[in-house]
Formats: sequence, C-alpha cells, structure tokens
Amino acid sequence: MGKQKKQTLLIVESPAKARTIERYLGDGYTVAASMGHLIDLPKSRLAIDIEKGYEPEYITVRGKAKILKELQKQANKAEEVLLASDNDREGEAIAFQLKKVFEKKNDTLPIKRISFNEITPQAIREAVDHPTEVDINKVNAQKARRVLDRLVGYNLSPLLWKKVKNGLSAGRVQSVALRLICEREKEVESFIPEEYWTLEALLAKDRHEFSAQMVLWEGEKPALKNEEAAAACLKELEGKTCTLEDLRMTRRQVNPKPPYTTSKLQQDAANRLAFTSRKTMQIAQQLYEGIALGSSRVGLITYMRTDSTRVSKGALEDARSFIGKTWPDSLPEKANLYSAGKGAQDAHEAIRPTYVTNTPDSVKEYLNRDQLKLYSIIWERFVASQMVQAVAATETLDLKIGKGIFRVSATRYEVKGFRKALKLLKSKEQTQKIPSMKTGDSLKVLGFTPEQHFTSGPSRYTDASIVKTLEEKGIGRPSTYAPIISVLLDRYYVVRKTRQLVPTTLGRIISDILVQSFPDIVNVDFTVKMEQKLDAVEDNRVEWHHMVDEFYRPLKDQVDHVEATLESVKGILDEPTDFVCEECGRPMVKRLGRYGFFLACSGFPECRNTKPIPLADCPRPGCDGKIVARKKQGGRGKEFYGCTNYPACDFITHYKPTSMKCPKCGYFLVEKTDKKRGNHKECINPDCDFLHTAGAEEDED
DNA sequence: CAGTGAGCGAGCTTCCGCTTGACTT
Repeated sequence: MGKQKKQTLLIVESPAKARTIERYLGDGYTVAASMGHLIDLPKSRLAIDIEKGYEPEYITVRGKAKILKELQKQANKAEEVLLASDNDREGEAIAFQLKKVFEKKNDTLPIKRISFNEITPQAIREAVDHPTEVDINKVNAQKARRVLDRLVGYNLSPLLWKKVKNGLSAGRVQSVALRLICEREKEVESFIPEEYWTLEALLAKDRHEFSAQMVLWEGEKPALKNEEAAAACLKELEGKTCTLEDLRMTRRQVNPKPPYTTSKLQQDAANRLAFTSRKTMQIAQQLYEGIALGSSRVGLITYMRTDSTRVSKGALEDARSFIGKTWPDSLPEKANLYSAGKGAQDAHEAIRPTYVTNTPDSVKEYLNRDQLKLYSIIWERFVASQMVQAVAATETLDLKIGKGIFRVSATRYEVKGFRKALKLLKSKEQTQKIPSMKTGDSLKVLGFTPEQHFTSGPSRYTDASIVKTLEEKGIGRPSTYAPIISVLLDRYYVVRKTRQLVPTTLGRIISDILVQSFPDIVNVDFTVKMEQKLDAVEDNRVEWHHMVDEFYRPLKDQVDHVEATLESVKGILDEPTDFVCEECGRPMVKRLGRYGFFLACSGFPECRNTKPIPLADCPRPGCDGKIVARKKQGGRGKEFYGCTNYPACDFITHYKPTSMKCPKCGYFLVEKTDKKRGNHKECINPDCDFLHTAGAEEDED
C-alpha cells in the first residue's frame, strides 16, 4: 500500500448531519461537526471596545476548545477544507471564524465555503462542485447583531442589578417577550365579563331530534342580557309552532397546511399534545438524531430548527409515490409547492419525515409514547400537505318559531382529500344529524334551553401563542423560541399556571421599568428595524459599526440617565407574612432568592434566620414536620414537596399542597389536573376520597 | 417510568444565537 490519499475535510454544524453527509459523499471526504459557534464573546465581561469602533474581543467558547482542537487536527491532515455550516447569517460567521483559525496555522491550505439548503445527495454534490468564498458582508451583519445584543443585554442587566435585584437580566428579545406577557395580563385584569344568555330549541321532525340556536329575534341579533330577558323571550315563544323557513347548502374548499416550521410544530404540539416548547424540541431532537429501528439507526425527521416550509424535490416525489399507492384519488396532478415565507432565512427544509414510508404505525414499536405522538403529527402534516384539498359541505337550516329564528348547521366532508392522512391532527367537529326537509315543513317544538354565559376576555399567553407572536413579529429564531420561555421562568419573571404564562410581581416591575426607561428598545419594532439595518450591512450599503453606533449612542445616554435618576426599588419585593421568626420573634418576610422563594427574618442582618415556606402540615401520623417545596440537586428538574423532618420522615408528593384542609379527614388538599376533571383539589390521604372541583379554574382548550 | 431531599440575603450575576453532551472547578 502506498501513502494514503489526502482527504477533503467538510465541516457542518450538527453531528447528525455530518453522519448523513459522510454517507452520501463516500471516499475522499471526512465530515466533521462544529456543534455551533466555537468562537464568541466571553461571558464574564462586555468585551467590546466602544472607543475602537465597537471591535469585539472574541475567545474560544468555554468547553469548545476540544472540538476546535480536533477540527484543527483534521484540517492539518486534509488537502482542502470545505466550510459547510448553515446557509444563514450565523452559519456564515461560524465559517469565517473557522477559516481564521485554520489560516493562522497553514496559509496555503485551500479553504472554501459551500452551502446547501437541504440534505440530499444531489444538493450536497452540487454544493461541493461549486465552492465559493466566505461572504464578509454577511459575517459583518452577524457581528453587528452579536455586538448589538451584547450591548443591550450587558447595559440593561446591570442597571436592574443596581435598581432592583442582583442576577436579573434584560435583552432585546426576552424583554419584549416579557412586555407582551405583562401587557396581556393587564388586559386580562381590566376586562369586565358581561353576562348574556343564549336560547336553544329542541326540535323534532318525524323521529329525529336535534337542537337549534336562536340567531335572530324580531329580525335582529338577540340581546338577552340577563335571566329576565331570557325568560321574557321564552314566554313569548311558548306554544308557538316551528316551520322551516330557509335551507341552504354551502361548499367550501379546504387546503392542507404547509409542512411544519419550528414555530408551527411547537404551536401544534402545545395545543394538541400539551407539550411545552422545550419538551417538543427535546423530543424532536431525539427523532432527528435517530432511533434504533431494529438493527439500524435512522434519523426519522429532518432538522427541527427551521423557519422554512420548503421541501426537497426528492421528498416531494417520495410523498407523491406514497400517496399514489395509499390514496390514489387524493393525489394532486402536480406537487403542492410551499415557499420559504417572508423573512425566512431558509437554511433548512421544513420539518418532515425523512422517509414517508416510515408511517407512524410502522415505527410505533420503536418509539416511546411522546416520540410517537410528535412523529405522528409531523408525518401527518407533511403527507397531508401533498394531497388534494377537502371539500366541506355545510347545510344550514333557518327555523322560525314565533318572533325568533333558530339556526342549525351540519358540516360533512364531501371530498375527504388530505383529511384521509390525518388522525391526531384531525379537527374534531361535532355536528348533529339533521333530517332531510324542505322549506315550509313544520316541526315539533319539544322545548327550550336557556343558558347563561359571560363574554370572555383576552386569554393569557401560552407557549404556543407567545411563540406564534414572536415569530410573527420576527423576534427570536427557531433555536431560541423555547429558551426564551425558559429564561423568563428561570428569572421568576413569569410562572406557568396550568398552561398559561402569568407574570410575577417581579416580572411586572421589570417590564414597567424597561418600558418606561427604554421604550424604543423594549419594543416589537426594534428587532424589525434592526433586521432592516442588518440587511443593509449584508448588501454592503451600510458599514456594520456605523449601524451599531447609531443604536448605541442613544442607548448609552438613556442608560446614564436612568442610572442617575431612577430610584432604587430594592426590597419592595419582600412580602410581609404572618410567620414569626422562632429565633428572635420578629415577623418574617417572603423573599426571592437564587433558588426561589424563602422566608427570611425581617431583622436581617442582626438575625439571619431563614427557612423554606411551609405549605402544609406533614400528614404522617406522629410527624410534626411541615411540607415544603424541594428541587432535585442542581436546581433543575421538577419541583416536588417533602417533609422538613427528612430524612427522619420521607413523605413526598408531586402535587402542590394548598392551605386548605380536608373537611373529611383533616389532611391537606393538593392541586391536581387531569383530562376528566380539569383543575381540581384532592385530599392527599390515599384512604380519603374527598374531591373538590368547585372554584377550580377552567381548563381552556 | 423512576426517584427526587443544600441554602438562598452583603455577591460578581447579564445578552442572542448556533449546537450537543456532561467533567472538574
């Protein structure tokens, strides 16, 4: 054997992607992964030289030195390096930084940039055959973005430390998300529900019974404001006959939806599967990295952080062939095309199954429950997106009873179309069966059901709706939607109540300060304007440090002004309580610490007594301990509730104790949520069957 | 699906955006 031929080194960001590409390229290529950014600003200080044109000081990211060293080693052995980081702004920066590192060691090594927007053999080949240079304008745009975010975050955060509390944070993205949540909360609070009543008629034709809603009264929309109005209406209707006045059929074509982007996947997974954004991404990552299907490991889905609905040609053909075999009459003449959408960076395809032939049923035995659910909605949405539209036929009946018109409608899908592919994603439409009739027919009136309602105000943000809003406003990226929610929770700016995001007192104070003092930065338009400027930098119309300067000067002035004028509100978060310090007898206050709330003696610093907040008495017979919130080591993980006498008493529960005592047995009640009862309270005593549903919050759908 | 268990305030925090494992400080 002679000397081994030198290889081409190709570098991508994701290791799973590297494995696939290595398979596609075969001999002559080594494919490695950078795992994201390797070079960045240090965390511990600003590291931006304002005087010298905002020049950032870059270092190797903590923990990434090993990867960088390994890449360098491989580059030394290679005859050529192809930088194939993602085809977007951040990817270009990664390519640039790697090139700089490699060049320092060896200035004769050919280093090229290649890019592709999908992982298919053709796309990879095409890219490898047409290498280009790193686009320095794009790199500068990323630099501007990075520097700007650092300047905003590292100027606003310390201001909060000084004025409110140590460890707090603010930034271009998280603070806008917080603002949205806080403003929504104000709307929720100021909304005054109004009472109204509806009237339903139970009717019969021959032996068929059905009900219809009153939609008109004396030719106008009924305004039944209270029980008296409903009763008056009922009285007039008494004894009146019912005739069919109008009957009509309307048809509506329903298009399938495009395949998933990250944001849409998180929304559907939240609304249909009750997954948090974080959970969705964790499971999607597992599906992407690959599941052992029998003996081989297969990545079940394409990359899960994408802003595009684009689908590769090969995948379209596979889908069409699958649909043609499975539902031949639902295959459209031509493939349904979906574009990347406005503002999308389009570095990856939509999220779709890698092989449509891996139907949810066929991979069921290899996946756990959550993986299967998530995979199913991804598969269904993709397959449906390549099928023909459905046709919904709605039959509407207007029935006259006295001065009222009652309406009933029923929808049925004349053409099922793409809906044939849907199971988990199918919308549940409950429509009644309506007997066939003709105009003028008379019906039997069996009775009326008046019902009290209240107008419902705006609903709080959930994972699904905050991600939707952020995406629509162009704030944040697919890789950051889930972390944005996590950071708001970690900082105690927001808590999750059932699935709703509710701001805390701290969150509201922070938001108020930021909105007051930095209205143009903590603003949904700020990112829009920034993106426009970044585009100008990318097109070489604007120099990056000019752009940064334009943003930073007013920011710096505002920061200085607030620093000098804003009164510190430290301590206002301490909440007085009825708990008495057992060491000095002074009252204790509830205070937020690094790991959550705790009780502290108001005599601090003379008395340094602290303790966790007792939520209930320990239910163990003979135990005098209190139940307190605990967390797994490291702070992360689900909260649970245990006895202060641990380890002598090892009582624990996952359900949050309430201050209420069970009227039956005297043990404490806990909050529970399940599908059947929604949110309710239950006795912690396993031998007690007490259930408390009254006053529980309603479960919104 | 199992098992989970500090001390916290007077210290050194923080940004956004890429990407996955996880060891000594």
